[in-house]
Amino acid sequence: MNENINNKLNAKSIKPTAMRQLVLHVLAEQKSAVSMQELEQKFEKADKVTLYRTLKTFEEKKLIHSIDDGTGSIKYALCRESCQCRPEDLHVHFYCTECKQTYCLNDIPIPSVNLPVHFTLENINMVVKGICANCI
Amino acid sequence: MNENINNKLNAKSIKPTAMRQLVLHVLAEQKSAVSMQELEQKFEKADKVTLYRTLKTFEEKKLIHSIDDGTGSIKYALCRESCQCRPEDLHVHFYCTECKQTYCLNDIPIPSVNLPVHFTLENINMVVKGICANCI
DNA sequence: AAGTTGATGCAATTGAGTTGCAAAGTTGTT
DNA sequence: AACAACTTTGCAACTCAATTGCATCAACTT
Ligand SMILES: [Mn+2]
Ligand SMILES: [Mn+2]
Ligand SMILES: [Zn+2]
Ligand SMILES: [Zn+2]
Repeated sequence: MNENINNKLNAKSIKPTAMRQLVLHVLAEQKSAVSMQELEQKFEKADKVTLYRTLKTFEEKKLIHSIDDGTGSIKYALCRESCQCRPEDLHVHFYCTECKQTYCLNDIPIPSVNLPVHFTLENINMVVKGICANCI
Repeated sequence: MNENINNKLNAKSIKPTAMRQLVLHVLAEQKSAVSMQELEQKFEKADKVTLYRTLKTFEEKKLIHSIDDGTGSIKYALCRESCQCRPEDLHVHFYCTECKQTYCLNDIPIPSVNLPVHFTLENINMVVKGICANCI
């Protein structure tokens, strides 16, 4: 388990400090994306700034991706192994208005859009809101 | 011009106060979506809370829609006549990373997504980031 | 005119995110 | 081991958009 965590950190050339191991460990066991605040509460004692910078580092190194689901707080979730965070790696996200959870729909790629002429694409954010399967 | 503004307000059963007429007038002449702050600066003297509440009212009455483009400030744009803000009325939005403008791509409907079983759809937000035609 | 309702203006608060800076930890060199 | 150079962490303070409270003002109603 710890070896696995360290491997993941090393693979993305992130120095495996105690804090980073802990954060990655917690992130890995989430079923849905989490906010900084939620993450903070999962630790006995955690400074939110350290958490903030840890997440920034993880995101820069493409270990996690952030999701702006429109709720006012950014959510974070682990990237898949193969993910390079390129437009073709992007997937749809789902925000359940019942349980307030944000899910990565990893298997649903963002459909392509025909932009007007001379518009070039860098990135797409697609968040579907509704009721998830658990809340029906 | 003023009759037109009042007609639009009446059509959505919004009492046409001076403030609301002004705000709608300014909104109508925008080529791209605007934030509350940008709107505030377009008036000599405008209280941002009144503006805030005006926009809330307009949005509730479906005269305008808000766009969370991921920049940290919500943008607002007029709805089209026919718009009921139902999922089928939704369109793609485009944020230009060069000119920092957010555009309604009114003619580009949001492509449909095949959600996993038992997920029900209420709403979709799709924001494409890139470079707009003016900034190429 | 008095009463009721809704709209507006100003001050203050919220809350997520961010920055500054010093202390603590790490790594490499003499 | 001692030192310097660099990175990471923790605490306090700050930013900035959004929001709330409350008093005042305007527009109808009886
Ligand atoms: Mn995701
Ligand atoms: Mn729009
Ligand atoms: Zn749910
Ligand atoms: Zn542009």
